[in-house]
Amino acid sequence: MIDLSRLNPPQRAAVACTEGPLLVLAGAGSGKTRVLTYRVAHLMEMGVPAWKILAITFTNKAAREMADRVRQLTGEAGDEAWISTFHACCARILRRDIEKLGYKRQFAIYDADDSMTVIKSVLKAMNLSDKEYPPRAVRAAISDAKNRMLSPKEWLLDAGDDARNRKYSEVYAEYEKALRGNNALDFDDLLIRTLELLSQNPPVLEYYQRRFEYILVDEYQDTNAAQYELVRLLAGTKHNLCVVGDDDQSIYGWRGADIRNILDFEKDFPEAKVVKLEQNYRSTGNILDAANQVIAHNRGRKEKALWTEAGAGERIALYHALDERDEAAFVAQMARKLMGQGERPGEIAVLYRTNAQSRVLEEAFVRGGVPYRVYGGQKFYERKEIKDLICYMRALVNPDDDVSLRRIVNEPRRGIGEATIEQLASYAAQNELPLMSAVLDADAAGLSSRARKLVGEFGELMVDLTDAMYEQRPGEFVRTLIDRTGYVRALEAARTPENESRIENIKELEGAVAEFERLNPEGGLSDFLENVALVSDADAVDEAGGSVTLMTLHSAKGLEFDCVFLPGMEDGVFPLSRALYDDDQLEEERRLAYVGITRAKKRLFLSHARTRMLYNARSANPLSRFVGEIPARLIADSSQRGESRRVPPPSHARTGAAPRAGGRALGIEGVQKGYGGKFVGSQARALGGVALFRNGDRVIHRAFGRGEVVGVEGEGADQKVTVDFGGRTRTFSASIAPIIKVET
DNA sequence: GGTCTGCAGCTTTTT
DNA sequence: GCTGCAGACC
Repeated sequence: MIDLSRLNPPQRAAVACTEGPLLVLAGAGSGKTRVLTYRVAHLMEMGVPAWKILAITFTNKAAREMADRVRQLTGEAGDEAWISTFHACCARILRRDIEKLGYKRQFAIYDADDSMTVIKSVLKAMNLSDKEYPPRAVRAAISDAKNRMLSPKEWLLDAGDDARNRKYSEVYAEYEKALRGNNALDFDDLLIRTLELLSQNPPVLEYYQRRFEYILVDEYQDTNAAQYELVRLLAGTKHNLCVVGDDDQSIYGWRGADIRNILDFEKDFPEAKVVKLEQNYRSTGNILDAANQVIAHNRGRKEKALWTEAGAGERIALYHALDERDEAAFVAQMARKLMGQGERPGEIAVLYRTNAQSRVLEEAFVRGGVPYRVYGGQKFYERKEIKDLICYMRALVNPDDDVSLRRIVNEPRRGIGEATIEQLASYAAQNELPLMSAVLDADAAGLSSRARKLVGEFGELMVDLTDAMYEQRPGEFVRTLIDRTGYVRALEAARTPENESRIENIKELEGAVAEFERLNPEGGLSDFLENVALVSDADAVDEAGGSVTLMTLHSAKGLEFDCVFLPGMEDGVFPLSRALYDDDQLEEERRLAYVGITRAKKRLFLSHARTRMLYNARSANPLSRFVGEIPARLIADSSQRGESRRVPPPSHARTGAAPRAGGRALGIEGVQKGYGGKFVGSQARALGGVALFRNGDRVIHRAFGRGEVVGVEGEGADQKVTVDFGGRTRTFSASIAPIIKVET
């Protein structure tokens, strides 16, 4: 029996109102996830089978958290509910019925990278220079068109029929053709094709409408036109649709999200009930106050009055750094200090505007010996060696996938060069065959005898691997793949540190497949590939909570932490320079600031750097206007008392490679002391650029794992450490290598 | 025909 | 500070 008394009155109303359309306007930290999970549990308690419930979230992380919390309330019965992202949900629907749209079941899902490859080849085939038609811009335009559900022709009408747009529209059309030829969908297609499937096949639509009697959509303010349409279709006529969102947290306008979807919900569903959640359970008064003041500078919002019963708490700290290194050092040292005060590392987060900001921060964390974890992008699967192996799998699962095949046909090197590939490709094009067919029919493609032999061998390899794929479980198959392609052997031939780390990554991939197999005993290779396409490593939650979180503000949405750092509070960084003169963009940046501030439960640290390396040049940016929008009374600002205490950089750090202490941090109690205090040793030294590691230190390397320092050479930024990883020793540059000291 | 090396350009945020 | 591409070299 779930206990509704643990909810406040509006929360309870939102849970209990199960029939008809419901809009829940949930301010930051107002218990939104709790409402959603209780709602699912409540529905089940009323006798609704879990499989009739569809809950859609924006990120995999949010989906997983929701699924976990539902399970806590309902037990295993809750596992039957579909709780997933829009994209994963669509992939699941398409996997079943995409043949009705003329694709084959084993369609590939292309990531942004693959899309770029396709676009580049389309531009090339059309003889358009990438100077005049930058692939990035073309891709963005196409994606934008798709998110607005516009076909190439419709897009042309909408964008204006000039010569340039006509070309864009042609590229878009060719791109679509190419994807189809490769039996592949891009991310946007997942939504578009699902819409197409449902609207063109009434029985399929009816099936899902009947099945999903109750639909919940999280982060509704971030839905785009296609997602909106999908929700409407699925909700059918019953309208048992509950959407939850906060217009102040709409931060995906650039991806086609349309804030009007939430603002107009009551117009779209006139019978809709509206519940406002305004009590904030997350943040202290000062933090909430700051957030409210900042967001109040936006226009056209739904009025909300977020309040809290919590006390004022500490004031918001503001650190004036000399440069980005100084700022990063401050963040790392402060994080360390907080940990010394008993804060769990998992309750500390550093949230930045752009991924590019993470590098300096990472370096500071490594130097300071503070365990951290960077969440961001799909880094792991984007690594060359991993992507290569994935492309082998994709080419095997989906023989129409020329894009993947081209990538691996000569990887590792087997003497099949560009010219040979082009010959094969033109043979394939003439006969309207996929490239793979040309490979298997190398004798007929008019190749030189040498090329014929090499391509023939490659074809045999692919045939053997196809057999293996059908006979073996994914875990075993990956090992076969690595062995038969000789991928690792090729890397081992040159034992460079780079290759060593690639081999380690490949081991990690093997591990990932094994883990997938364990969690999905029924899953085949294509299921694994789908997982890879839709689930980024950013979704891997750090269950142990043993490290500080570094991520972008965008990925932090929906999360909360005791202590939050917002570095880079500068006009030009946050808000981004391109948003400074555009009101709409500026408002979106402000909402992003609101999201950032409201992630913090107890303590918030803002910082800015007087100068910073930006786009390859050192620039000086003014303090972010968003900081100015926070009332001074809420800020513990250094510049108002005392003077800065400049510590001259140590002579051996004259290259500037080591971070310098000396930014001003007055008003933040104990920051300078923090350089001493409990962590005097390693911290003061880290800042001075003196020895960081000593013999006997236990360390963790991001790729090599646990080890022990067995040799140290040099000092400061130039320090070289030799580490023994259970028998294998490696030497690293201490300032660059991703090594963390485990015990101090 | 294939591979290696040096130089330019680029960076918003994500499924 | 990394990737893609062009040109030189094998």
